[in-house]
This record gives sequence, C-alpha cells and structure tokens, in this order.
Amino acid sequence: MPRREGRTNAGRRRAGPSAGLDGDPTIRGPAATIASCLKETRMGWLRINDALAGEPGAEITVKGWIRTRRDSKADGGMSFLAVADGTCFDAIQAVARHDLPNYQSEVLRLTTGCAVEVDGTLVASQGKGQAVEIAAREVRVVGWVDDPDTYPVPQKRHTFEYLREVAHLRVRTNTFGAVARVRHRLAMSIHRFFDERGFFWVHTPIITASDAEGAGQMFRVSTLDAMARGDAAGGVDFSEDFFGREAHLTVSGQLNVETYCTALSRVYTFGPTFRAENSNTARHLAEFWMVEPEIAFADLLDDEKLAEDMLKFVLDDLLTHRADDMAFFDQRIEPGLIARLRDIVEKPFRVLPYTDAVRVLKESRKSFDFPVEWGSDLQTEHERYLTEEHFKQPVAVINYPKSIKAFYMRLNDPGTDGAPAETVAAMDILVPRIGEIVGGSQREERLEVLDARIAEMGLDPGPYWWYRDLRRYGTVPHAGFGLGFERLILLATGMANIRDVIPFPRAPKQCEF
RNA sequence: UCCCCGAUAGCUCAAUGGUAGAGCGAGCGGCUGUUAACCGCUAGGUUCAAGGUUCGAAUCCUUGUCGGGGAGCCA
Repeated sequence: MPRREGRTNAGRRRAGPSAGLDGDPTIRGPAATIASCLKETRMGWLRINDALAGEPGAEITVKGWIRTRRDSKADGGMSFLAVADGTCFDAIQAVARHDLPNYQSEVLRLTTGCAVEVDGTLVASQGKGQAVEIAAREVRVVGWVDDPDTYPVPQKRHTFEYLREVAHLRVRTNTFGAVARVRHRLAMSIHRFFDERGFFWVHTPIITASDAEGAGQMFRVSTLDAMARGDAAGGVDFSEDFFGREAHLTVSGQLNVETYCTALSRVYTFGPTFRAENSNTARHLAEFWMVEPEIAFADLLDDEKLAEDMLKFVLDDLLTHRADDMAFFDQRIEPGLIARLRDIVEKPFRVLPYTDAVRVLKESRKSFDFPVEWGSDLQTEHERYLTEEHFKQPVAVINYPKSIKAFYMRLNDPGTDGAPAETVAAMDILVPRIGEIVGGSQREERLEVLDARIAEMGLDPGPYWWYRDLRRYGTVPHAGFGLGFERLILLATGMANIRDVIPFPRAPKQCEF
C-alpha cells in the first residue's frame, strides 16, 4: 500500500520544480525522464525513488544497501534482492539469476546491510508486491557485512530503545529513514512558508554573552582550563576567558532576532538551541532545533494566526509530498495519524483565554492531581484534558497571568478577559499528545513598562542595554513565537519519543554519537 | 531533580533459592517468481558492575551505572 503511494508521490515530485537529482540543476522539470537523468547526471546512476517511477525497458544502475535477500531454486536458481538507497520509503527489487558470474561466490552470500551496485533493465515485475523490478545484468558488491550474526540492525523488529544504542545504524531501518525524510521535508517547507511571505532568515548567534536570557539553565562556553577542571569555584576571572566575559550556548534566538525585526519587519531564526536542564522526558532534549519568527507592527492575535498558518502549511505539504512515509506512520506507528493531521490542517484552532481555560477545567469536574487555580501554570494533565478530551483539537491559550511568564511579554490592560489579576499577551499552542508545541507572545514595546518588569523580576538591566535600545529608537508593537522543531516532528509522525526524531539526541548522560 | 519499574543469547523475553530456556535474527539444508514466507537442523550466555546473605544466587540485600514510564522545567 505505501509502495503504491510512494510511486504516485515520486511521479508528482519528478514533475515539480524541485525535482531532480541531488546537485544537478540540469535534471529538473517535467522533461526529466529516466533516460535524461542517466544521460545528464554526472553520477550516472538512478535514485531508487526515480527508478520505481520509471518506464519498463530502461537500462539503469542503482546503488544502495541490501534490505533482504530471498532465494528461489526455480529456473536453475535466482535471488531477489531488496535494495534501498533512502531516497524513498520503498526498496527496489533486483532479480539476480544463477548465470551471473558471481552468483555462487557473491550474490548468495549477500546479507542485510551489504552495499551493492546493480546494473540491469527495468522490467514489469512477474511477482506480486511491486510493479517494476530490475532484471540484473551485473551485481557489484561494494561493501560486505563482516558478521551477519552481530550486524546490529538485521531485518527484524527492534525496539526504539535498542536502536538508540546503535544510532549510527538506525537510519537504515524503515522508521528512521522515514523520520529523516520527514524531518527534511518539514525543515524545507518551514523555510518555504516564511520565504513566500517575505520573511528573512536571520542567523542569530549560537554563543551568547548575556547569561540571563531567562529560559533555563545554560551550557557554559569557556577555554579556561580551570573551568574544565571545575576547581575554580567562585574565583573565576572571566576577563581571562576567550570572550573576556562569561559566555554560554544560546537558549533562544529571540532577543537577537527582535533587533532584525525592528528593521526588516518579518524575520525568523531556525537553528540549534541548548538547554542544560536535567530533563528526562520523551519531550525534552539538551540540544534541539527551534523556529522563532518575529513580526513587527503585529499583536498577539497576528502571532497566533502566523503560528496556526505555519503549522497547517507544513503539515499539508508533508501529507502531499511525503505520502509514502506518512502512509507508513499511519499504518505502523500511530493508526489514524493521517486523519488527525488532516483535521488539524482543516479546522481553525481554538483560541482560548487562560482565564476561560481555568473555568473550563474547573467546570470539567475532573479530579486532577494538581488543583486548578487562576494564577498557577497549566499542568500536563490540564493541557491534555483541554486538547484531548474537551476540545479534541489544537488549542491556543492566550493572556496568561503575569506572574508565571517572562519579563519581555507585553502587559495587558487591566481586566482583559475578565481576569482577576494582571495578565500578559502570551500564547501557548497546545496539541494533543505532545502538549506545548509553540510558545509565544506579543513583546513589551513600552520602555517604561519593560524596565518596571525587569526590576520587578530582580533582573540586572545592564546586559539588556541593546534590547532596551529597541524601545528607545522607533519602538513598534511586535510579536513572535518559538516552535520546537522536534515536537513538530513528533506531531507529524506519531513517534512517541523526541530522542527518535533527531539524528543524534543529546540529553542528560547521553552524548555517545 | 523526584516517584515507580527494569537490566538474562545479536534482539525481545521466560526461568521466584537447587542442571539457564523460547521466539525472532544468524549459519547450514529442504521447498518456492520470492517478498512479515514455510519446514528441518546447528551455533550462540562472565544472567549490567561491585560487595554482601546462603551449603547453594539470574532469583534475596546494599551501592553504583544505564534504560523505560510518570512528574517538574520548557520548545
């Protein structure tokens, strides 16, 4: 079933403007047939994604890794080789007959994981399960698997926990190959979404000197030997350090990107982010990727609309352009996934003031482990109730109590939403199963209010001098949000653990690969 | 970081104080235009580490390491 959709998909992609062989701009557009690919590409072989969409009769070469080998004694002996190169979900079947010169000596010794090159003719398959296959003229073994008995990823069921221990090989499995392609597609369509709307991608720094970005524990960046030995507690002279001051890995590009927002109007960051929190959950990483747009002349509802439009855009694009992988996730990882994603794409999100959310939770008469009180943050169980039971859809909770949110969020007028105390223009988008996927706000653009908030929270205004300048020189209402990229992948694939949607996860006590 | 659970063959698990087994995978053979195949045979274990209790420990106790589930922090 996914095979069929894979070919349909491949045909559509080939016809699109971005189709073609990697790195070869000549292979583009509807004219890209198999023959022209072979003729024009310097590499001289065919991606299996294109081979599966090809017309029988073509002479082709594919290169990839053996998924399975099945032998038959029929017609004097033949082997069926499933060869995958990662360009699509499916492998292609190559049929190697006994009269190949290396049939006894090599083909019959092929095992899962071996690297091969296959020359042959693309033909309509005589068997069920695939429309086309390669009648092999030559099978060249490029790389053997030295011990099939201990090859870490043979063709069998594996737990994700085990595969994490062999992260260098897990991408050879169906699931992790699909995750990798989906991750790429989502990243590219995020860029496309913003580019089409006139946003500029800003490369905010990875290393930051402001140690008070306010979003959790930070990793230190230092070249001081004393720091590495950890024996300089209290007496560190950071003027001797590389940057001449204390430096850390960024926990957010937001403050930096706000500067570009107040000149380029619509900007975003998309890059790695680091949190040194000792978080041991299926939803947290120490190193993750975050998308942070920032829009000028905009308020909180503009911000919510942007986040909602972006999520819908990228999920719709994914369902259209990675149909093969999505069919797999729908069948094997989370049954009903595609229908749920379609629902997210098609229905408007529920926008719910925090004050109303508290009322909904209280009126639910559910017995929560943590009681619901106006002024306290929503617990995981509360978020799940709202998105999974009550509304059964993504919910954008807006206008949170001032006391539980960051200093840069814009102070609302008293009485907004009938709240009993002061609120800020914050916004969290909650989705079923994942919880918070987007966290954003309208920023405080009034200098005197911002200063009051900094003082109120006991922060040192010194390091924020340039951030405050933005409020002194042509300040404008503006807003933005942060999207956890890996959480988006969880939502899109139905995968349960965030460590399985990033190639090499970094988490407490985990930095092996 | 807190609470709970776990670690035995390449992988997933059984064995509840008395000779460590099965399924999958792997190897060999049989059958088959095969495709989560099917049938037969074979190999494969310092039972996470260190210490303790006991005539005897995979099993009970202590500590540590790592993993999982839940929570907090958040994206």
